[in-house]
Amino acid sequence: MGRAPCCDKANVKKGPWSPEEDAKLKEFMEKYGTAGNWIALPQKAGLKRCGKSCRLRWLNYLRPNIKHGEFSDEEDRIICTLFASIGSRWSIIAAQLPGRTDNDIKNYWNTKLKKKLMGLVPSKYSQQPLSNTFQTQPHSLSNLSHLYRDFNSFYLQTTKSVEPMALPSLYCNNSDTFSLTTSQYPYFLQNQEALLDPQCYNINGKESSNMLMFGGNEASCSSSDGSCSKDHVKQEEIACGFQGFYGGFDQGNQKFMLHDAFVDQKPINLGSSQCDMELVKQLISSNNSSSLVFNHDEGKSDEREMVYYYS
DNA sequence: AACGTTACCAACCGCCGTACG
DNA sequence: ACGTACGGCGGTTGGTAACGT
Repeated sequence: MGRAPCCDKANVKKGPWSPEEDAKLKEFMEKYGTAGNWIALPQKAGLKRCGKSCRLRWLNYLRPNIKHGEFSDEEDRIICTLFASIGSRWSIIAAQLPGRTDNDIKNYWNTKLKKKLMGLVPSKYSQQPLSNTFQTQPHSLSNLSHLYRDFNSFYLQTTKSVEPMALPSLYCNNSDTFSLTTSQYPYFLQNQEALLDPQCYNINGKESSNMLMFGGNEASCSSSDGSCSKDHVKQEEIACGFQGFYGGFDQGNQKFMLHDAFVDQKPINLGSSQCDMELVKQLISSNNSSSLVFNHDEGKSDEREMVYYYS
């Protein structure tokens, strides 16, 4: 036998609340509160509504200090941070935002914020132009191995994940500074301040995979329909363009390990050779007039993706 | 102007945890 | 220990306003 319904469905009104109903509920709540329980409240208040409906109307709309309207950047930041760490626990998220209801936040996330953030996903996954990717503030190259390692620790700590954060790509701004671009947009979006101040996110220094991908957006050539103007590289091989090299930081020091790279679609054996940071910088800056195209193959893990070079 | 599509959001539904008899 | 009722929560739906063709 199933549970008895909380109210007589045939005799309760559904749909939008009228101003008169709102006034009745508000007046009753201000005088008596829930008067014991929500189920009995509608009858006492003279409302032809389900108790649950009354509760929802009160909590989401009528109770004092409810905030409606645009969410601030600060509220966006809090929602993203919490969503990234605890997921869709809307009531917990709402508890951190005075005046906002879980329903409000849920709606806002589903209709606006999620889309806003999706626009920041790197083109490798979204097929959007790289100009839409999220990038950190510029950093000196020598800071970045520490930055990624520490930030990955932060990621593992807050998500309780056993997997390292997805590989960010490194973007060469000029000869001196670099930015990270990543699909872990909520984290990077929420923690721009932390990224600027390594003291903020160096939680426990837990070591983990610290691969980084070198690449810049200047050679980006993919359009939303996947077309590409670089006719000497097979179009279907190009998911997005990068200018740079693929490799990873050696654990704990300033060396950079170069991995697979291709020249004119032929492999050049850079595999796991150790490079000084200065050499990497020179390699990137010396290729400003050329292009390196990053080949994203759905069937491969990030670790096996290739870099194409052509002039 | 008419129609179709998309975006938004209030409200509903059903499940789950817990209090209580 | 068990059954029942209630409150709370997150997912989903449906109405409608806004926008595009």
